[in-house]
Formats: sequence, structure tokens, C-alpha cells
Amino acid sequence: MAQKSISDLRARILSALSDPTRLDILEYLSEGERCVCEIIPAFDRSQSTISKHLSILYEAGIVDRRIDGKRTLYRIKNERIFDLIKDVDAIALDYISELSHAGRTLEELKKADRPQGSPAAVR
Amino acid sequence: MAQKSISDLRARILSALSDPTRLDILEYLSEGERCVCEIIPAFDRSQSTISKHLSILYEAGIVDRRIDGKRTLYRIKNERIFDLIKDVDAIALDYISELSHAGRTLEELKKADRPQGSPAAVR
DNA sequence: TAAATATATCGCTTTATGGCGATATGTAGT
DNA sequence: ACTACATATCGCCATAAAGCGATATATTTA
Repeated sequence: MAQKSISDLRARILSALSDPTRLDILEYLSEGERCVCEIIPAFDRSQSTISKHLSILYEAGIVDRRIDGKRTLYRIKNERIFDLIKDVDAIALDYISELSHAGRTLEELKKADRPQGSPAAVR
Repeated sequence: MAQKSISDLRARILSALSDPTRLDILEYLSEGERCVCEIIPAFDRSQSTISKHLSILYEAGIVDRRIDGKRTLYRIKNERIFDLIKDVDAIALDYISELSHAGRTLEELKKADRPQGSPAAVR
């Protein structure tokens, strides 16, 4: 059988994190458990695309899910994912300060980049 | 112009990290600055492939490089990359313990997965 | 049980990625 | 200037990934 190295495992998790939409979904889920029906309208992507992204995050062990009636609820599995993202930002900051990206700071980028609407009640 | 979000920037860095060979290169560089001519023989990949991987790490702002005579020396730019990898491991550990991957632990995987030779002096 | 709702999966297209050998570029030594 | 060495880049191929609409599956409500 194919020997799976720790680097393969790490790369699998990091691949799951290497997409902007999935990173946005994780930030969205940082506010708490949400059903797919709430996540879809918060992003400018088709239902099938969002479902796929959620599956990828699930299979990488980054989020967990449970079924409640006809809904499926997703949640962050390990809060440490946000520490990881902070480390990414620290590296991004090096990058930005170096290139002086039109004077934009990481904070400015953060503000300019929220998903299209906050979690709303779903009846 | 295309608006670059913080998620795009994060994804760019995370994409650079989402390959096992590049992760191995980073571990190799954790021991200190190394020239390409040392890195190549430590990995089972062609010269062009290693050079490409190094460029990807460089362009993502993860490693830095300097030219010394006919050599190019690469080094880790921000040690925080290793904190990031520790966070990945914490998530990987969840994943492993859950699936009980044939009883293998992360530590066992680490031991089984070293590059093929330690940095050696290059004259 | 029929209709509505929620989600996952399939099939497809387009684009990105990793790999390689060959070639180009640049530096050092002869 | 010529040769060897070190590294980057090019062109190509094979595979993976992201996107979508259509369809399948499961659950609730009528």
C-alpha cells in the first residue's frame, strides 16, 4: 500500500485551506454552527459549489457536521484553525510591507472583504 | 483592476504550502540557509522541479534568497511558518485519532518521513 | 403518497498544478 | 573567449481542482 507521509497529510489539510471561498466559509462558521441553507446565500456561488467546498473541509477534518431533520449543520471542529490563519496573516504582512501594495494594509483588506450578509435566522 | 481580498492573499500562501515536497523543503531549510545545489540531491525530483518549488515558496513570501557567486541560497523568511505547521499537525492529529489509522501516530509518521540525507558540506 | 425543501453527487468544461527534459542565463575558472 | 557549473525558465503532458446545471436522495409537510 502507498505509504502516506506526514507531509502528505499536512498537504491535504493545507490544500483544503488553499481556496478563498473555503477560507471565507471558515470565517463565517467562526460565528457558530450554521446549516448549508444559511451558508449558500452568504456566498456568490452555486449550491453545488458550496456543498462541494463543505465536503472538502469536512474530509480534511477541519469542520464537523451533523444532520438535523432536513438540514445539515456544519461547524468548526478545531478552533486552532484560527491560530493557523493568524500565522498565515503574519506571513502575509511580511509580504505586503515588502511590496508596499499601494499602501494597503492587512486591516484594510480585512474590512473590504466581508461575506455578503451576516448569519440570519432561518425558520 | 481585480480587487484582491485578504482571502486571496491567504489562499496564495496556503497554496504554496499545500504540496508535500515544498513542506519537506521547508523542514530541510529549518536547519539553516542552503543552496539549491544542496537541496536538489536531498529530494527525489529533477533540478527544474526543485527550482520551481523554490520559486513558488519565494513568490509566496515564505522563503528568501540571495545570490552568492554562482550559487543561490534559500532560507526561511519568517519562522512563524513552523508555528503554522504545528497548528496543521494539531488538526491532523484530530483526523488521525478519529480514523485510528492502523494505530499510527503523528510521531511515527514523522520518524518515517525524513528527506534522503542531511545537509552536507558543499565545497 | 405527493409536493416541497435541503443537500449531495454526477457529468462536464475550463483552468491550475506538478512533473520532466531541453534550453537559456549567468558566474567562475582556465 | 571557452568550459564547466549553478540555476531559472520554457514547452509539453497528465492529473487535479473549481465552477456550473442537472439529477439523485432524503426528510418534512400537506
